[in-house]
Amino acid sequence: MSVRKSRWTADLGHVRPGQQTRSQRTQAALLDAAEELFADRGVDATTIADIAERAGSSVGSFYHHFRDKSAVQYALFDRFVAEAERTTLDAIAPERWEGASIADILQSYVQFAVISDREQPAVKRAGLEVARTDTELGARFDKLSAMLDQGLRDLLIARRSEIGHADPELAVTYVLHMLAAVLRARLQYDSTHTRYGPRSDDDFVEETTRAVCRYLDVPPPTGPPE
Amino acid sequence: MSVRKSRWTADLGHVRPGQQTRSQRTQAALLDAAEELFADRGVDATTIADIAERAGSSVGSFYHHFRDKSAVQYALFDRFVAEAERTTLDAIAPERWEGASIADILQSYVQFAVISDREQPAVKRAGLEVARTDTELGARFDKLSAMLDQGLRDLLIARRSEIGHADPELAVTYVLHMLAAVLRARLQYDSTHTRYGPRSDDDFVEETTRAVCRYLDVPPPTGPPE
DNA sequence: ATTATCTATAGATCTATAGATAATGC
DNA sequence: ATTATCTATAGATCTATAGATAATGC
Repeated sequence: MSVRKSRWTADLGHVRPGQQTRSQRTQAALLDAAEELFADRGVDATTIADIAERAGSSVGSFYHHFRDKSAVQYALFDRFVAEAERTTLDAIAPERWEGASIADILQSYVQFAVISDREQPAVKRAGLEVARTDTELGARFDKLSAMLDQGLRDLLIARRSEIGHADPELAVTYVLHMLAAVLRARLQYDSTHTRYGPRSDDDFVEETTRAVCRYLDVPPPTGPPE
Repeated sequence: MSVRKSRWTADLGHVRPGQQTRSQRTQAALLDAAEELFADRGVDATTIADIAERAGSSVGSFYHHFRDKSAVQYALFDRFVAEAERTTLDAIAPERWEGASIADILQSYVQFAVISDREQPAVKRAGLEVARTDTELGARFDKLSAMLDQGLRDLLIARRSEIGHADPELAVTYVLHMLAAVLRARLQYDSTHTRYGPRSDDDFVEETTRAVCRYLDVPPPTGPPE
């Protein structure tokens, strides 16, 4: 007995698999348009007509590709999570960090996060915006965060003897919380209002690294960021 | 020549000044209901009917008091900003901190922020939620942030000789950014998903204080938080 | 022949008002 | 007499579909 397949690939995403080249182009255009609009105005303030118009498509075509607005959210999230998982798994691979000190690891991480935010700000902001509203996507986002969190945690804990803090586990927990917070704040503030953080990215990376190193009481990174 | 007054007090708030005791009760109930709903589901997902129902009132009555949904946002923001300005001005008064070290000031600030978040989480979260969507309210929120920022900055800069950092101004800027970020993150994470920050408020206050003190290279607070 | 796209629009949802009824306090 | 409240509903907005037309590739 075979389960009857609906016209939609998976039941969660509700995205129609395109069978023509033209179809895939349109679908990609719709996704890109939605991503930008979600990041700019938020999901609720974006109508299907907005998305279709910006993509140079039509409402009817939108519904040919996606079951409804939430289907685009899921699809966007898929793109986002897939990419993020790949880079995260790569980044936290222990082999990658043999011989590296805590300071080296943290500096590289902050630097990487800042650079990727600069390159594709809409992607991550749309991700955050979308995860904020939907419970299920929020859970998925949490899972991704947990993976990154655990990976970094392992890297740091493996070097616990370097740490000058009475409770190294707590210290590592705090560092991870702090990094997530300041990186997120910088991404969001930047997009909306002018704020009062360090103006240049270089200053931000340097001071963030300094802050966590001093907190953990580990020596600063050997060299400046490459 | 006198300007013709509309039935609405100010043109921005669009709130009708109640003239009966009953009226003021209803208006307060509507505000409270809106505050909770905004904090929970967000502004867009909240309908006028939702607000009226939770307040034990009616749609018609809502429109008797407020011109539209944005009027409630402005009114809520007024309550929020008025309260926040008072406590902020009080908190950053230089007289208050004579003889206090940098560590004392920062510890008290973090502690105060955490406690007030615990007491009225809906207030601040609704404030953040509302400021996020509306440009004008965002600007007003920024002004409040700037006041707090400047006040704390002055307090810290006045003690710059304590600071062990090559660029004390930059260091203070970073500390303020960091505090805003970690406090906000804790407030928001707490409300949504379980996260990976320090579990207890006491740990959070202690580690945050430790982090900024070590970063600035100033001695830790003299005593534990009262 | 099949798949993709478009225009037009029905249906659902929410906002905001009109008009009738009830409560207040001078 | 004035102010506040309620119910019912018109009007606006957005979602999602139907049905007709155009493009694709076997």
